[in-house]
Amino acid sequence: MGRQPCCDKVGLKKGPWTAEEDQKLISFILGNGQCCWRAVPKLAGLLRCGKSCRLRWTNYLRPDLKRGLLSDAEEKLVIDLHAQLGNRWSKIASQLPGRTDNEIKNHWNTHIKKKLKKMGLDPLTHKPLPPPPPEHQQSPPPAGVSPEPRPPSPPERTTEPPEEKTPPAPAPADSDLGGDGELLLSKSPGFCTDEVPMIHPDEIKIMVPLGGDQPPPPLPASPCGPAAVSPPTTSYSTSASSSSCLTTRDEESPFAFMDMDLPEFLFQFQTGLDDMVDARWRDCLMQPPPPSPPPPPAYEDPFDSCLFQRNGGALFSSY
DNA sequence: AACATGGTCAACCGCATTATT
DNA sequence: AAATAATGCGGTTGACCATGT
Repeated sequence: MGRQPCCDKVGLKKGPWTAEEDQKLISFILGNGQCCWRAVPKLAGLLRCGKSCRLRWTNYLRPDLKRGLLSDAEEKLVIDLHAQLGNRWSKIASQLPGRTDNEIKNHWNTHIKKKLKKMGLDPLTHKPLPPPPPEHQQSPPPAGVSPEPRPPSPPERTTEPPEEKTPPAPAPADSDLGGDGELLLSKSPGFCTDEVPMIHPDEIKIMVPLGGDQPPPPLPASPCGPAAVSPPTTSYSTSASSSSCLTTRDEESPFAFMDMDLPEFLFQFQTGLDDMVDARWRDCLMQPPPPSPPPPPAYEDPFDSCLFQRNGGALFSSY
């Protein structure tokens, strides 16, 4: 009946990825592009399942990933989109270039949920939370009647209307958003995080600091040389921001939209939003910020500021 | 200084969906 | 049309880290 789990083979490694594994995966994708993930581990010499490789790449190693906390604008966008889409993180992520569904999901669960609750909003429905009922008379709603109309897309996938999976298609994507809440999602140039366009090795080489003349921070040389990787076609500047890194690419780049100004992009979403949520959120943002920890270091460079930190500097040190 | 607690996030799991045979 | 394989997606877990006591 059910098919075998992809990772049940003995000998397959699980858990956190090591810098060496990262490097193997990167080297492989740089050399071969993205192709059938099932075959990647074998071909790349990794004791991982293809799924794990795909996840690692899409959520962490992809060169076009932004890093760091979501900006206020991004956060607001996530909230607005969540009000429209529900827990369809992939769809939401597709509207935030450089962000992954996993990242947004985590951010939602750890930050935004709390913020909404503090604002008196139900993170599920985006409607005002009912006042705390007196404990003694908590009458459950009649069976079959939900107390609050759920947002268009409840988490239950089984109840979801069939959904189109091809955002770029001219067909009215996200047609389930039609009506007043009609968003312009389908007009946005985003792509689902896991629907990463097949990247040709040459394309990646432009973005990844391969064998750069100056790897970001001074770090010990990696035990794995760049031998398996084609020589760089473009030198990499450590001062390049993530966007400028990407702007080295031509207009037809699948990542060209990364240059889009987010506020401008946001403007498209102003209509059809839940006004109340919108206003509340704006109020929240406009209020003098409570004493909060300083923002994290800017992530001008996705490689030096983040990957190096998280991987102890080993990952790209040889590129 | 040592321990406890809570927050964060990378990674896994399992089901759904789509593609292929 | 059915079976199987491959991939996508969202929920959940657990290790790590920061902060508080």
